[in-house]
Amino acid sequence: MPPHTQATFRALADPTRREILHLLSAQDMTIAQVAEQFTMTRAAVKKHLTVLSDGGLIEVQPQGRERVNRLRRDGMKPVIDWLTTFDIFWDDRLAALKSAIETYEAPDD
Amino acid sequence: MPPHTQATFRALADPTRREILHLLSAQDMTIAQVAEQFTMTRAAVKKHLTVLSDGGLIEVQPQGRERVNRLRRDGMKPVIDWLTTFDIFWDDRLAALKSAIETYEAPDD
DNA sequence: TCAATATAACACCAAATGGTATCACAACAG
DNA sequence: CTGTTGTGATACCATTTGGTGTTATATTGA
Repeated sequence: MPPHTQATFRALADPTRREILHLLSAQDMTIAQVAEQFTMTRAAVKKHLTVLSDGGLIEVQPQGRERVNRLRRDGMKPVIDWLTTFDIFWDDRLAALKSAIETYEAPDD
Repeated sequence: MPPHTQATFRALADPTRREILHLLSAQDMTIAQVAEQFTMTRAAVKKHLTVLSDGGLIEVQPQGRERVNRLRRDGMKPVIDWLTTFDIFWDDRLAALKSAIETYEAPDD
């Protein structure tokens, strides 16, 4: 359904990127702050952030000379959507989950 | 939590492999049957199936001289598990979903 | 044995990953 | 205003990984 399902799956395929998402789930961070948590360079981290952004999983907010990276709450919806297409083995409890997520949507961003 | 979370995410990152999973959700298939649906060679398909197997998403059942590939119902559980670690933005409706899925488990394989 | 199928072993090309510069720009001190 | 500094962006390069094909080698049923 979403146009960037592939980009989302691709973004999640890398363990570093999944870890970055966890970091961002705790708080918004600049590139430098994210890079501090890894042994990689800022440039390398920046590339991961770009992939995450392409996958709709984060958004970037310019703030002075910094750019704050923020987790997009509904960025993983494409994944959930895809998972729920397996209605054969995902029984109706999962269907309930899907509708719960769809009810969710973005709060008041 | 599952040891092969990375393998599962990696397996899902490729669109061909996701399509294969959809095919297998309709019915069990041999490599040849899967390969019919694509323009790739059997060998190429086989490699995708190996990746899917590594990710715990399918299982292979020898049947005579053929090997039937079958979707593993709970193979995507690592993904769900990972998604539900984001309890900050996945509110308690998702938590309910998680417990529902955990209640699920394999029926009577 | 023969035919069909599955698997293994290579090779090739594209893409992903990460490093090192380097550049642009905003913030700030003087 | 001017120069310095920190931050992010970008370009280039090397290495690795992934996807696919081709070919060769089992394995199995008849």
